[in-house]
Amino acid sequence: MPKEQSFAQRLIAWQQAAGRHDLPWQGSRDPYRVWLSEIMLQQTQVATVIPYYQRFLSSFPDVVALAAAPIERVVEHWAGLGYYARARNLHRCAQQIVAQHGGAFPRTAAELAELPGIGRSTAAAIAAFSFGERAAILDGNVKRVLCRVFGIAGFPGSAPVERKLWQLAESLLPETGIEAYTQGLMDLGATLCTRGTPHCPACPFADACVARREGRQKTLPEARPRAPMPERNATFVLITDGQRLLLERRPPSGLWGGLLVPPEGEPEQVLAARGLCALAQRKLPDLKHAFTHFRLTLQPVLCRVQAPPATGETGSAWLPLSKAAAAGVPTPIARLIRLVASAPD
DNA sequence: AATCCGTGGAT
DNA sequence: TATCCAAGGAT
Repeated sequence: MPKEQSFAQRLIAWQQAAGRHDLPWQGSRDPYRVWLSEIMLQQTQVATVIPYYQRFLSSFPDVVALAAAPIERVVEHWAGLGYYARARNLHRCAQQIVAQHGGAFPRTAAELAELPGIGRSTAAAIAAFSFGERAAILDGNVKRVLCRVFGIAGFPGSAPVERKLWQLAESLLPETGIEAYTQGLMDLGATLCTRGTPHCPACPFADACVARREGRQKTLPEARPRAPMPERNATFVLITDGQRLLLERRPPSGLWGGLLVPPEGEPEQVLAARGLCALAQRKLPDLKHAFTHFRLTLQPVLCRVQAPPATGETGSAWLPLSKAAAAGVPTPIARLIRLVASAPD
């Protein structure tokens, strides 16, 4: 880096002139809002988060309200956003803050990082934006920017490269202006130093960037080593009495943890295990869904049964077909439910 | 330390 | 259509 101006000073100047200043969670140092936005933004793009953030905030305006809410209601607000462990950790975190910290967020990154769902990078972001602490973040944007500007080789997700990147990130921190600096790293990665075709002419590091000088923007950062994507199949039994659909809550950990889903398995066994008898049954079209590590083909079977006697079972619910898709179900299940609701029998 | 965990946008 | 991966953390 040429030394007329440090990395941090250039970045801060660029952020103030060309960065983002009007996102819904900006303009407030309220740690609750900062925290909520940071958790939602983990592995999730800004445009996807915005409507979730606004709905969530209006239902749970502060950490006390969130802590007091039932987990089922929290999961409902999260449904569709993915990585549902974030919702469970968010709720646990709120309860810990109320029970162990008197309802006030810890004010240091080190303390924040001990809370559920808050790792090193998220803790640093919350501490920087809410309390002005001089702490380094290292998210996907920062990794991409640093790998390009400084010409860091190797897959940034590997342990040795990640160690190097953390060290570099710490060494670049400014003495003052941590808020604009941290926001600048995120903004640069999200708006200029993008994955496919970075807008190098507008970049404050255009003259110094190793990747640009060597024409390596396409190969830095290095890609994750390939792993073949496994394929899985699963039969889901959509059991209806004509008006309502049977949904059951998944165990708290694992795929779709804590969400409502139709029973999975062979229709005969599924019905028998629940003391139900099919009046009619037909296969619905397969539905394909891609996860991070595998592809799933959902093979739905629609079963018509007689209206069952009401039971007060928790973890199991008969919901009106018209409302089930919005009741806290994962996205492909919501698609199935909408299909059935629009074309019954 | 490698693996698991969702979804949608971009290319 | 296929692939990558985004304001990562927990195990």
